[in-house]
Amino acid sequence: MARRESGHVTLSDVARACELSVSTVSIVLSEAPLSRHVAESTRQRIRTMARRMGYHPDAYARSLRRRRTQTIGVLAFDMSDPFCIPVIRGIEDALQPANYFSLLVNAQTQRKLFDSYLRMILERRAEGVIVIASWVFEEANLLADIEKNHVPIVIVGRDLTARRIPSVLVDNEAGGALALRHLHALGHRRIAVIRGPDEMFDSEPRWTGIQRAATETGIRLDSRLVFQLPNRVDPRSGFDGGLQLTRDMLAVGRDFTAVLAFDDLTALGVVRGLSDAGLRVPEDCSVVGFDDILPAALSTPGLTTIRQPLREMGLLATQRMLKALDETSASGLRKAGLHMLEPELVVRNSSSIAAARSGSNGRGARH
Amino acid sequence: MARRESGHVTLSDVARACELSVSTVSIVLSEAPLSRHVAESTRQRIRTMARRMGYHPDAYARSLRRRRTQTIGVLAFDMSDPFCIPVIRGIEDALQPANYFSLLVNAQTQRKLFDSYLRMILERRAEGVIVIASWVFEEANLLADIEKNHVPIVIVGRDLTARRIPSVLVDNEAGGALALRHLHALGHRRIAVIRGPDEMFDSEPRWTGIQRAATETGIRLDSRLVFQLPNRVDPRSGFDGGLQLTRDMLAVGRDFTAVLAFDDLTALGVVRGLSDAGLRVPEDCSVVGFDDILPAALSTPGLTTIRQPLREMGLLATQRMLKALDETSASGLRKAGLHMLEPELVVRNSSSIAAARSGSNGRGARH
DNA sequence: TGCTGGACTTCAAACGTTTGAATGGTATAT
DNA sequence: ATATACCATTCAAACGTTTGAAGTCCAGCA
Repeated sequence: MARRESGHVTLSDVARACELSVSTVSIVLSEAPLSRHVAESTRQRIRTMARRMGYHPDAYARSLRRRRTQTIGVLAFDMSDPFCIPVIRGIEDALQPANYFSLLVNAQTQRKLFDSYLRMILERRAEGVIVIASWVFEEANLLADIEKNHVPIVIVGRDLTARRIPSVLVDNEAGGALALRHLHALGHRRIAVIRGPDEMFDSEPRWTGIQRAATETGIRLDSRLVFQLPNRVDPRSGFDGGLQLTRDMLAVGRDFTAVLAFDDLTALGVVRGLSDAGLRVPEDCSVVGFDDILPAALSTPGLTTIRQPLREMGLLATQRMLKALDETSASGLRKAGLHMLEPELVVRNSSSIAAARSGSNGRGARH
Repeated sequence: MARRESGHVTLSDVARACELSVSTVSIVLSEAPLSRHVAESTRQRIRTMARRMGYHPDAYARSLRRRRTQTIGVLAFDMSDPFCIPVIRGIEDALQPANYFSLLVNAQTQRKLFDSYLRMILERRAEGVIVIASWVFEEANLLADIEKNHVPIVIVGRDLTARRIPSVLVDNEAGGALALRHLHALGHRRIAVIRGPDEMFDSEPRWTGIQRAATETGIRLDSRLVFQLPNRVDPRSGFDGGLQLTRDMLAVGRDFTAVLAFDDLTALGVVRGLSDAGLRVPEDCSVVGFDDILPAALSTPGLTTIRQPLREMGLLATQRMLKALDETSASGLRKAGLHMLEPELVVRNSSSIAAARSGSNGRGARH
């Protein structure tokens, strides 16, 4: 039953082997200030012995005593979502030089897991928590317990400043506008739009941006060309949604020259739907996505998309976290700022100048 | 400097509030056997008080005392590799019911990080380590320190049974053979093969399987159609490698009707290369990948590939780990078995019957 | 009256560290 | 000779838990 019995080498093991006290060994191995006073020869002896015995300090004992864990909890709402990976990477890259470790957990889109992992993060005494979630989830008791224990929190992918939580996200509205303007500039006028599901935070602002840009460029968005994705369960559902909606559109003979999809996964589904119907992308129909996740760059044609600076978002969130931790020691003050990053249009090959067709949607065989 | 000062609620805080001793509160909240003897009314009182104060037991103190951490270290060689995600998912799914947590870290393909994270895992007293790496890395001192501390280890994606490490991986040789047979069955005879880089463990066995199947089906593998990817640095390099080699092949006018790529990323690069040259997949050239990572299913045409049962591999590795942990308490015995899972051919739309062309590689405009 | 045996609760030691204070030296300054 | 300073090392308490052993209280019984 006992796992660590006679397992790990401890300080006192090393001390006994060196015939010195535990204190001396600790002082030397942890490079405490006092170690200046320890004879160089002794230091050498201790260090080589420790290495030889395979000693590694027990982080549990150490953290207990030091009252520091050097840990930031990172709670991803769904790690299978390609969106997460670069964010996590950014977080790690920022944590590294600050000598912090991430305690990374994956809620797998499950509310229950989300709660239980949050509890776990609290129990492991993470000094702060970064939540990655563009999902609209119920955050009430999430906050309660975290705040009761004075653990600072930052969220990536959602605006929770209304709840006094510092938030880092892309300017979705600007992104939506960017996408529509791009299609407008290519001459597209009949543009189908696939809006995101209700439960995604990004859905609304992107749609707002699209509408704004449409008004500004004088494009009329035909309500028969505006669709909405159902709520998703796994990363694939965006793809399936895009595929299905495209099939539906084509089945009833809707007339459009471009599709503006909620995100890249949806866009890839659209491409598949068009292709299945014998339409070429971008010759017969342009497609634009959003996010710039890995598969967008790997597909053929490469997907034109609105890039979220995901890694930067992770970096930024972490920097804010670390700063908050520093300030905590001085004052408990926390300003729940909103940090919005600019999206960027990435033009690849899924969008091109609108064909000079008018009434037809260009349906037809490929060859 | 001190972070947790006056931060977290402790047992003695709760005890004071309840006007009971720390012991009683501990016994109740941790549901120890002794709690049977505590009056129901007292239990209620303690529990509600704990909840109201937002108490969460300190995992550090608890683990220190219990000498159990309920933690398995999961060391991914490169989490950006889509290969990892399903494996990790499998690990989590298996850990969950056993009431273990994963300590997930990402070496980002860097040797230095790999070592430092391994040390971290050891310091955090993970009861076992699962390494996810199909990379061929130098594992000498990895082993040394881990073994000195009697921490069981399992590796996913590589055969390290020669080092007495239990290994879980797909039968790459069978997979390679499966891929070649598939193309053979479709009538392909001139097949280009892109072998994996030296530093990937899978490269060799897949190539062996391909050769074996070629011999058995009577296909002659033209050495001018066999290429090898350079060593990679990030997940994109597979794609770039496939793209570049395809360009090269086409530039010198090589004659082939199908490409068997090392993995899906490479295959997607090949598709792009063919498409750029005006060749259609699968009409003019079939492409087969390996792994069945997410982007393979999302691209158009859907990629025909050899599926690795990644989630199952994670599950299996974890089950072996948990079993090893149980046995450790009884005997220190460890049998370093090799567990090979069967790959599966997934036919999508990037492969089709070979065109009845002979001397030409079907080069030409698309329309 | 004293004794037994629950029912309920607490004591105190331990887990492996860190660290302020203390120790016993030896050399130099007063 | 005593004080001062410094060097090299150790003591002992603490961090927040858990848990075997040890109370305390009271009812019931001889």
